[in-house]
Amino acid sequence: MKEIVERIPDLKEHRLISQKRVAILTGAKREFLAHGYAATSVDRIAARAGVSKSTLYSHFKDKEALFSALIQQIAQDKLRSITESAILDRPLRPDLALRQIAQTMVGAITEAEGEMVQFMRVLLGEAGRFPELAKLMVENLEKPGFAMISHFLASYPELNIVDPEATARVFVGSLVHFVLIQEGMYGKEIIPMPMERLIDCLVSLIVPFSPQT
Amino acid sequence: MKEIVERIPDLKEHRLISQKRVAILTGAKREFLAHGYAATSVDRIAARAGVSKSTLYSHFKDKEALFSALIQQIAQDKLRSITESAILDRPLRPDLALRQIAQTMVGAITEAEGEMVQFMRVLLGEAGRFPELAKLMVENLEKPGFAMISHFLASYPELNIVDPEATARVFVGSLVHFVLIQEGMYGKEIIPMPMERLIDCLVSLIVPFSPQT
DNA sequence: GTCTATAGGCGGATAGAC
DNA sequence: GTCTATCCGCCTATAGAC
Repeated sequence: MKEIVERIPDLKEHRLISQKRVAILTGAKREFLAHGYAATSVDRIAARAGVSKSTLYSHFKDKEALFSALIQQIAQDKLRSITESAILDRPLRPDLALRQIAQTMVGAITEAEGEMVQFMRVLLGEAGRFPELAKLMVENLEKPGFAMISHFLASYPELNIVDPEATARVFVGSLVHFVLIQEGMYGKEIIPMPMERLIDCLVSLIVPFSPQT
Repeated sequence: MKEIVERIPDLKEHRLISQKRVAILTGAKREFLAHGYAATSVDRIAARAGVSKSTLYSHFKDKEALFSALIQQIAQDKLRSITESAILDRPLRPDLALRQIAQTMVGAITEAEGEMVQFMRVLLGEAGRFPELAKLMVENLEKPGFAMISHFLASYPELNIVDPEATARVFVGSLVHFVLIQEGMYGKEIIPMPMERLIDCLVSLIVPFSPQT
C-alpha cells in the first residue's frame, strides 16, 4: 500500500491516502476539540494516534499547522454534510420548510456527542490567536449559510420579507446562540427550554400567519 | 494605608482595599482575556501587575482560583453596568424602547476595545475546563438578561406576543451572535452589515407595525 | 506580605539510526 | 517515513530570607 502511494506522486501530493495522517488528524480532533489549542500537547496527540512524535512532525510542520489543517478539514466535512442535507422538498409551505431547516440545522449542531459545539467553542476561543483561520471559517461556513437562508426567504415573495439578509442573520443567530447557551454553557440545566419552543417562536415571527392554508 | 487595613479586619476580609490584589487582577484581566487560560503564564501576570509570583500566590491559591476570581469579578462589573443602563424611559413606544435596548446591549458589548467580546470568547472556550464557572455565568448574566427582556415584552399586551420568553431568546441571541461573528470572528471584514440594519429587522419582526402611531 | 531563587515537570521540536 | 532518545526552554508552584 505504502509503495503504491510512493510510486504515484500525484496521489501522494493530494494526500488521498496515508493512514498515519488520518490517524494523526483523528487523534488531534479528539484532543484539540476537548482541550483547545494551548492545553493540548503534541505528545498526547501522537500517543492517541499510535504514532511517534517524529512521524507527526514529518506530516505537519508544527503544532500550528496541524491545528490549522484539522480545523479546515472539520469545516470541509461540516460544509458537505450541511449542503447535502439542505436539499429540502421545495413545494413545502414556507413555514414548514423554515421549521425543517431550523430542525436540520440544530440537529446537525447537536448530534455527534456535541462535536460541533466543541468545534464552535474552540474556534471562537482561538480566534484571537488564529485570526486568518477565523476569517476562513466565516468565508466558508457562515457566509454560505447566511446566503442559503437569505435566498430561501427571498424566494417566497408572499412573505413580504423586506430584508432577507438581515432576517437570515436573525434566523441563524437565534438558533446558534440557543445551542451555544444550552449545550456549550450548560444552560439547559439552569434555564431549560425545549428546542421546539424556540423554533415555533422564531418561525412564527418570520411567517406570521402559519396556522392557515 | 496598609497599616489601616490591617487594623480593620472587617475591611480586609471584605477585600475592599489591597492595591496589590487589584493590580494582580488587572494584569490577569489583560492576559487571560487576550490569550485564554492555558496560554497565559503566571509569570507574565505577575510582571504586568508589578509584583512577584509569591505575592500572587499569597493572594490566590493557584492559577485556577485566580482565573475563577477574575471571571466572577468581570461578570459582576458587567451585570452592574447593564442593570444601571437598563433604566429606560418607560413611556416610550415599544418599538423605540426595543431599539434602545438593542443599541444599549450591542454598545455595551462592543465598547471598551472589545473587552466584552474577548470575555465571551474566553468564557466559551474554557467552558469545558470550568463547567461550574460557565453555569455561574448563565445564572448571573444570561438568566437575568432573558428575564428582563421577557418581562419587558410581556408588559406590552398590545404587542400580542405569545411566548415572551422564547422571543427574548430570539432577541438576545440575534444580537449576541451578530456581535460574535462580526467582531469576535472578524466577520465585518468579510460579510459586512451595519448594526442598525440588523436591529431594524429584528425590531420589525417583533413589533410588526412600527412606523405607525 | 513580599521578595529572590529554585525545584521539578512537561512542553515543542530535533538528531540520528534504520 | 518511522522510530527512540534527547535537548532545552518555559511552566506552575514552593522554600527560605526579610
